[in-house]
Amino acid sequence: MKNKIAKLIAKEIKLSVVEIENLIEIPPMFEMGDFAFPCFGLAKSLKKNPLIIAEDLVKKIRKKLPREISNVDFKGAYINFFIDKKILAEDVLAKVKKKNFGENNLGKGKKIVIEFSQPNTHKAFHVGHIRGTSLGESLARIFEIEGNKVVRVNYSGDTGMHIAKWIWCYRKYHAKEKLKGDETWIAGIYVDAVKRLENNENFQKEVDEINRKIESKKDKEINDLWEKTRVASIQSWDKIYSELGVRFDKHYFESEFDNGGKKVAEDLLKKNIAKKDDAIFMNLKKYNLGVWVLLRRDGTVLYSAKDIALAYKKVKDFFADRYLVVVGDEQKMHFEQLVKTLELAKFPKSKVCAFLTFGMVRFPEGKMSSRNGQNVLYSDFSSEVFNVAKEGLEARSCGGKDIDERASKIAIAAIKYSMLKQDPKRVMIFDSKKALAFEGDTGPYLLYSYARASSIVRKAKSKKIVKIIDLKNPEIKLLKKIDGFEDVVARAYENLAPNLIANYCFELAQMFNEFYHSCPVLGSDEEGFRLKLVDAFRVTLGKGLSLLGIETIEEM
RNA sequence: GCUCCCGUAACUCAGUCUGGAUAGAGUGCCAGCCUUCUAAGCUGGAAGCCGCAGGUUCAAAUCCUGCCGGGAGCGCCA
Repeated sequence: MKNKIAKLIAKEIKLSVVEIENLIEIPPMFEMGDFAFPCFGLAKSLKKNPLIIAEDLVKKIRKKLPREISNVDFKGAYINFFIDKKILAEDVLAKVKKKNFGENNLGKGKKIVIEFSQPNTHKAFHVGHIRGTSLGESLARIFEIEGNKVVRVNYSGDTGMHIAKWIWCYRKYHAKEKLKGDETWIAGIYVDAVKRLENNENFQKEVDEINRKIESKKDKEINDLWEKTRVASIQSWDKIYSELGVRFDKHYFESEFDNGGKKVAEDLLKKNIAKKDDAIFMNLKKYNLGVWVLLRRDGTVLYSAKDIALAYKKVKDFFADRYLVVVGDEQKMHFEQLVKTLELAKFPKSKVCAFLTFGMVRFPEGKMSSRNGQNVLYSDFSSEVFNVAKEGLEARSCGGKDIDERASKIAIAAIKYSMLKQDPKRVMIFDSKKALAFEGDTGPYLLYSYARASSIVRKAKSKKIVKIIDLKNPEIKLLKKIDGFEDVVARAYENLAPNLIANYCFELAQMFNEFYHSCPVLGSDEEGFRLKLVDAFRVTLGKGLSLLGIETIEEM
């Protein structure tokens, strides 16, 4: 539509169709029209008042209107175009019906490896992980709808000091407790370890001893305990990922990269890319990236070197066109150092390795911390949200056999939507009270809107003739919003921004609810058309939500 | 000290990439709407030096510079 308007204008002025298309905007008020072209920019070259230019152009254009455009007018220096709403309605309904609705094929034939979530064993899976996981999964789905072949990859720290602390504390104070694949329990031991270590320096020596034993793998009992607790941690994630609707094609662990990381570091040193004083490091000061240490002075390997090894491994396992890592903001510099090092090492895929950082999740009062247990664990949070959802259903007498299943989907929608609606790079304030509210700009509101639409479609008895008599404003607004779906998907794809889709879904649902209140469907003269419109809304919202990794329900 | 991110209504955020018409939502607050398709809904209202100061421009929340405030990071944690 925009293109047609641009062509129309191009006949009258010197700008190209593409230039005009970029200038065309959507008027702020409904009554002003559907598209607008500002004439300010023409004032200089034409040496005329832009208001006069607008008036003149309208006179010329008015004579040549194509059938899609019902009227053209000017207001100030703006030329406003009114499109034919019946044609718009027909176009939108036809478009939504197509299987490939929403797809722009921007990633056709390309393969992309996306790494996200990255919880550590022996530690909490907290709301920060929920943000990263929701974000990664949503991006993966956006890549998929645009035609990419997507490989989802996870990477977990299963070695290092935090694990030594955990094992130390377990053996010393919790040995009688049975090992459990329970996130809350596992995180609790770690918090206890930190607390006990705070007041006693001798304890740290015991921990160091255990750390050496873990690394050397010579102590059978420690090995055994490490292996078992590691597995327990990993198992605790199965439940989380299945609830969140995420599955990974490959899960890498840090312990796999001890040797590879060492080798990579030594190799870089041999090639004179890395340097050595007491440690082996990359000097990246030239690039304003400081110094990046790869191996400690005692020769043990750091996560920097392991990340390089991981990059090679990913390419070996999955030869792709693009590699993306989704990580917390605090690791930004680390990944800049990684990408620069890969480039200097002539890593073949360095140019297509990128990372996306997301902001921390904080309490209104300040920072969260896994060390002292001042954070919100996934399992605690999700069961709390689940209970609120279930109570809500019961209060509205929406009981029934599958109440738990519906409550669970509502809870997940609430959690994921709240994580995705905000710009990823911004710090997120996590207010537990607000997280449990289901009204307004929330996941449950979206599911509710969807369920309402489904209910209408379900209740429709016989097929009525689709006849567009006269379109009311709420109908037009809804149609235009649906019409904009694929543009939003494209923008979300290009900017790695699921929040754009989340915001779109909310606005879409708002428009549907306005329509719902002012335009009766069943039994009305326009039943045929309105049913189609309701269904088009359902399809669009359903697709949008699925791009966010949110499942819909047919009934609340 | 240096680098990066943020600062928009009481609170949480859109809008900033790509400058345009009267700066928008949600929550909370006030006033209405359930004998009609699900009230987790809808309608209306109050509420803004868009952090501050300059600059560019016909036009700045949006671009540039400086400052202030908050957050994150900056050599052997991940």
